[in-house]
Amino acid sequence: MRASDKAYATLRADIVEWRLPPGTVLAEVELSERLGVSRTPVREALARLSAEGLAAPQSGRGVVVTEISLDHVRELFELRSALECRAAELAAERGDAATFCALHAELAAAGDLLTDDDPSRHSYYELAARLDAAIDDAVGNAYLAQALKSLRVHLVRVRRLSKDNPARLREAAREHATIALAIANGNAAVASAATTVHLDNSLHRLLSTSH
Amino acid sequence: MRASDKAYATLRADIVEWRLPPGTVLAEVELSERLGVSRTPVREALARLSAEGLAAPQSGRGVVVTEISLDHVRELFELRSALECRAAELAAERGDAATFCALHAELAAAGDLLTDDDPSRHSYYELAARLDAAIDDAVGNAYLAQALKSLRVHLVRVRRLSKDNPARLREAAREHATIALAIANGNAAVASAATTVHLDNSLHRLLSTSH
DNA sequence: TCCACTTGCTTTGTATACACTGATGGCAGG
DNA sequence: CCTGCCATCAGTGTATACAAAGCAAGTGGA
Repeated sequence: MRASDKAYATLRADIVEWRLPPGTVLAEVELSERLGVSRTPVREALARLSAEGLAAPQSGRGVVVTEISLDHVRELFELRSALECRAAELAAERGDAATFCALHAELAAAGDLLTDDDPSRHSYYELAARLDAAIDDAVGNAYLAQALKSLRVHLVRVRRLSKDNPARLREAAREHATIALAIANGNAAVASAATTVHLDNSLHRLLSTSH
Repeated sequence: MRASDKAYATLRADIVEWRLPPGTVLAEVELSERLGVSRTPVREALARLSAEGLAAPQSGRGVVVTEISLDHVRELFELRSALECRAAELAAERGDAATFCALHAELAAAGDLLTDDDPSRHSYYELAARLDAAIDDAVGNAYLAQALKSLRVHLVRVRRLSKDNPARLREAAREHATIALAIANGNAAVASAATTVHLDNSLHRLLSTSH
């Protein structure tokens, strides 16, 4: 792996995991020393982070980690709704019924995943990511997939804003199951509507439990 | 202006204007000589172009200008539809009626702009860009605006695929006027529907007149 | 005491040298 | 004649040195 990739991956993880909180100054020399690479790959990593919107150059002080307020979350979910609703519609029109039937079954049984003591909820988030991937694949649109991918970076970061309790996640799993079923049935209108409902619930969950 | 900005602006313009056609190899040393800067700012410019999707790194050969086929155009318009329909809805809910009334009047009279001999149709495209900017402003969503901005780069590039005759542009202007009116009236459903119609027509225009 | 100028330092922006990787062409062996 | 290996090389990846710009602090004068 290239040094610039390593620097990028490290910094990106540090930002989305809130180890580097918003406002942190990302100085090139300091980072190059801490990461054990020279300034050149660090610069490349910072440029990529700036392009993604995780960091932003500030006059004179170098680049800093971008803020993420509740207003940002609302804006983020507005974009998310536009993209995911359309993606769900297109997946319903083009997707393979068997694939989404299987995902529906898994999601319907996801309550079990959340009873055992997995503090990071890894198994649930992995399943949700599989549904996202299946939708992306069914849609078969590289530009839409790219837009969703760059959006999800920010969503992972937002996730750390709120504490997710098991009851909420079970509710979310049921909503995901509804979406998967609508896609399996080839019903675009329902898929879009279910996505709208899910995102609205998710946003309110987030806003009510964040500090 | 920084050397890297200059290199980026030059290369980006060269790509969207088709002076650098798809498949062109963007070698760092050759570009640094041609643009009169060193390899470092050229690398930065190439990284930005790759992030935008105008170029893509290819194993061994460096980065090349990305292809743009009719299938890509269809995918692009799918994403465009998702973003612009939602943007039109939100603008209808939040926008200032007077602003869009004025734009509607200008667009309704845009037929006159297209009768005089402006071969590049600059005045019309400038007006359409003003409508886009007004919508972005009314929506007030930085993430949605960013997504639309990165989309429009590709759309400008696609525009060169087809030859735009005055009759088509007058038709497009009427469609734009309809959208502006719906937003001015605060009618989100109509704004979204008019956008859908406009984009469908635009896509078919493009596909039928391209070589 | 306050304002302005200067000086020095910190930090980024650019250039260049070197190392390493992947591709390509030729040559030898089968 | 075909195939596989090796050498060469083009080109990127990284490091470091140097230049320029911005900011802050300190000092001098009013």
